[in-house]
Amino acid sequence: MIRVLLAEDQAMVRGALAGLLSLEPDIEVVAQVARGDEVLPAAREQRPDIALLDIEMPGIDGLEAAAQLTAELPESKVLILTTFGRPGYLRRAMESGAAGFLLKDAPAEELARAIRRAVRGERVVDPGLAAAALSEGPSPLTAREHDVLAAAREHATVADIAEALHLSPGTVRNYLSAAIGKVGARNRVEAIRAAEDKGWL
Amino acid sequence: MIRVLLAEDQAMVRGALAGLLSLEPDIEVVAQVARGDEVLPAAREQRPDIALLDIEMPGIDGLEAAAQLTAELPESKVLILTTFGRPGYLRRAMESGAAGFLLKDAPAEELARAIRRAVRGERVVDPGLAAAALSEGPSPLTAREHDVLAAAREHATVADIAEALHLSPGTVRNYLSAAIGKVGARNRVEAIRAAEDKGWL
DNA sequence: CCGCAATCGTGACATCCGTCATGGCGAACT
DNA sequence: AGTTCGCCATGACGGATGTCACGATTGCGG
Repeated sequence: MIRVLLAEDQAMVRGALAGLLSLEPDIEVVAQVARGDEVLPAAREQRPDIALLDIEMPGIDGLEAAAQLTAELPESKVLILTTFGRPGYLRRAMESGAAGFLLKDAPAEELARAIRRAVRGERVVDPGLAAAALSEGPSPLTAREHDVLAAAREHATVADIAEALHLSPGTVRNYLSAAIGKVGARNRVEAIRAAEDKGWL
Repeated sequence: MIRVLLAEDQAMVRGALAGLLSLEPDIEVVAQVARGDEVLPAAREQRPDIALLDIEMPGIDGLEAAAQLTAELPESKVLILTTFGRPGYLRRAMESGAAGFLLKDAPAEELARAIRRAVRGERVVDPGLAAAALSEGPSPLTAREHDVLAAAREHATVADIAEALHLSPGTVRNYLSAAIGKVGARNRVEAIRAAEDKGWL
């Protein structure tokens, strides 16, 4: 019997996935959580064979949760299940020690199959995505450039970003300029898009 | 037996929802589609009692599909199922003749209940969302202001927007300025965010 | 110890963006 | 016929943004 921990913030799809899995004779959902920071505590208690993690979640995201899990409970496999097939997500997932990476676009029957393969120790990754992920190196952004670009997502104006990060407006503009140059954009907005796409954010 | 049409672009959650619904003794999923523009053809063929529509779909979105459906097959109810509880979505859904509006954040058991109530002719709406939707009027944007703001989502610079819409850059800036003023933003980005939030986009 | 890169800042410059005034055009309404 | 409104455009202004040069400080590896 394969014991599964399910982490997904939307209750409806979490419930639906749980229902789907419980139809499989060899699979049992032993824990369901809605937030990234609930993954580790639940895993400590239940010791699942595999954790099925969404990426977009409140608290911490699924990739961080995956890193925590593989660090503390290496015997539990991790399967990332996400909406977005961004190459950067895949790269970060693999760096976090995930055993597999599955898109919500994949057919539903794929899920149980992927779980069984991951538990058996195989790696489950879409070949096309893997190629795309390898074709982009790691992020060229420094830590601070990353922070500033990330803050630019939330705050509309330079002054706002500067205040949020306790920096001078001039410094913010410098970092932004550097980031824009590095990702090859003409613009703050373009830079954010591009960086998100490549998983650098 | 309640006959359901299911429209949702992500195969995994579509399959999971179908599985969930097929567990109910009085519910039967008679059609599944992945695109908004497949809704009407499938409905013509199957004449479902109710259509369960996601909003974010390729082709046309779920709200437009709902409008088409209620216009041509008024005996089929429509239940919108979506990730985002934006008041504007709800308002547009109601204007499209939808019988209900359900969030993917709601618990899974809620789904079957909502379907049964909608088929019975009741309206199914979260009270808090309804209040929020009523508190905002319809969009204050003119058709052209709307277009320009929408184009600003995709294109990073004014010149790009102008070219995409075959307008003069100056005109684009005028419309943008008007839109920014009307939604009460300080910024193009803020304006886009705000307009999306209120469902004006 | 030295070089190098990251962090944070200033000042200057060119460009982009948001705002406003203004005008012509057509459609709709009074 | 006159008014109002949306659409499209131009020109001008100030402020925001992106770029560049430059410097001070810190920490790290050779």
